[in-house]
Formats: sequence, C-alpha cells, structure tokens
Amino acid sequence: MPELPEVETVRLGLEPAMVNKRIARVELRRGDLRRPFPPAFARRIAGRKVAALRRRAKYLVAELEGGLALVMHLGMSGSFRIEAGGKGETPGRFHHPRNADAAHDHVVFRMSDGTRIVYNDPRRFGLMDLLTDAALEAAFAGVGIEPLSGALTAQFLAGRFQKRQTSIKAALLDQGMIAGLGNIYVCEALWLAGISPLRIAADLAPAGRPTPALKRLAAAIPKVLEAAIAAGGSSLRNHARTDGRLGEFQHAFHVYDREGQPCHKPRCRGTVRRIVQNGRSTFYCPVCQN
DNA sequence: AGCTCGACCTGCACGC
DNA sequence: TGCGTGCAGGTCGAGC
Repeated sequence: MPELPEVETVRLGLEPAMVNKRIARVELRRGDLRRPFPPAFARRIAGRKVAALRRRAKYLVAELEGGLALVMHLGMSGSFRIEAGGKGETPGRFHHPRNADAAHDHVVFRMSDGTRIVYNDPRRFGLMDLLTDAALEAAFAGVGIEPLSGALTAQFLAGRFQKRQTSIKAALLDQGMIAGLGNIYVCEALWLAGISPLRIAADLAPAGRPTPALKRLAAAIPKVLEAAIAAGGSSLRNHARTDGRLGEFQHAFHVYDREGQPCHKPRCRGTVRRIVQNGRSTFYCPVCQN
C-alpha cells in the first residue's frame, strides 16, 4: 500500500490516539512480520508514554519516553485501525472496509485509556523494531531527503542524478535519494512533469545542471504528494485511514492504473500505456511524456 | 559502487 | 465450480 502520503495519513490518524498517551500493554499475535520482533519487544514498550509520532521516509517513529523509538513500516499491505474503548463499544465491531480479516491482526497496542490500536498486515511485509535514539540515527543514515522539506530542489536533483545511468523511474524509486516515493507517485509526478519514465536520469542533469524538465520534476513531486495527503492517500487494496475511511486520491490518478484510458492532459490525444521497468508496472502517456 | 533481479507473503481478478 | 497464472502502494540480499 503505502507510500509517503499513505504513511502520513496514518500518522495523522494515530497521533491523537497515541501522543501523550501511555501504552499499557502490547499483544503480539505472532513472532514476526517481515523480520522477527526484537527480543522482549512487548515488555520493553509496556508502560511507556508516547512523546511524539513522527514520519521518516515510509517509516513511522513513535518516540517513547526513556529514549526508545518504536519504528514501524507498513510494507505493502499494512494498516492501523483505532478501536475506541469504553462502555458500549464492542471491540472489533468498528467498520473497517479493508483488512477486515482479524486473522491478520498481528499487533495490538492497548492504551491506558482503553483505546486499542490494531496493526493488520495480510502480506506481512511490514516491520516493527525498537531502537535507542543512537541506533535510530544510524538506521536512517542512508535514507534520502524528505521531499516535502524544501531540500528537494532542481539543483539537488541534478547533483544526485548526474551519474545515474538508470531510468528516471528507477532513480526516483531509490529511497537513498528521495525518501517516500513509490510506484504510484513516481508515475504521477513524471506525468505532471511531462517526462518519459524511460529517460536516463543523468540525461536530465548534463554537467550536473538541471534541465527545464528536471525543474518541472522538482516542482511536480511535492505538488503530487501534498495533493495526495490532502485526499487521505490512495486506497487501492489495503490502505484505509485509522478510522476506517478510505483515501480518495485514487480518483485523481492521471496515469497510474489507467492503462488504455485517455491521457488527462488538456489537448493531448495520447492513451495511457503500461510497461514494466525493473519488474514493476509503469504507467505513462507516450505522447506528452518525452 | 550501481544496477537488476528474485524472494519474501497473501489475496484477488482473470481465463480456461 | 475450480484451478492455474499473474499481479499488487516495498525492501533486501545476491550476483553481475
């Protein structure tokens, strides 16, 4: 599921239920997701208050009191749902349109106010880890810039792309350069910038200087991400907000998952094509993306 | 070091 | 209906 806008949507949903609240107990329904949970995972978290909930790349980081960080990744199919505790509420009764199968509820955080925060992940490509502040810094050392931080400029991209002999599509998916982009938003940003996904990254930065196309791309990336966050992310299969509502940005796709449909660009007569790059689908308009 | 590919896992949509 | 195939918002390690 989740690229930066979906993870950010989840973060915004979890924030009021977690921040400045105490995690009373953690229930693990199995010993691993993509990797095993670290030793004494549940016990080390229990009783701690959440000081802040941040996002870095596609990771959620819950800063716990006592200098510990709970790092969480949603993989391809992870979601959280919040079940209010208190009288009259039947746990599990909450309507959640996706990931409704309790067989894939792998982790439950029981907050001291009675709220249950449930992590569901059918494919189990997600991840949870518990790191000290020092280890946290090391863990994110190789991660690229945050695309909404202002660090994403045409000049920055030119510097990073200058020697990359791979496609611009693959370069944008590289989390070590720009963090948080995935298959959907790379396709959408390239459409918005009018750049073919087949272009070689280095060709957009001759001598390390940004071409006009690269300048358009630097503007398109945050624009697409902001719009997707405002829409609550994209719900294709598994993504839902923590209250069960779906995201809406899938209705605003210009190319992703639109093979055979007309290009949305005004006056463009092109038809959206699907190709495979590095084993993953790319959607683009061969007429207006060059 | 960069680049590409396959593996990890489950569910769903498809065609026969 | 049932079974086989291919595909899915990501990452990691192996091998060139």
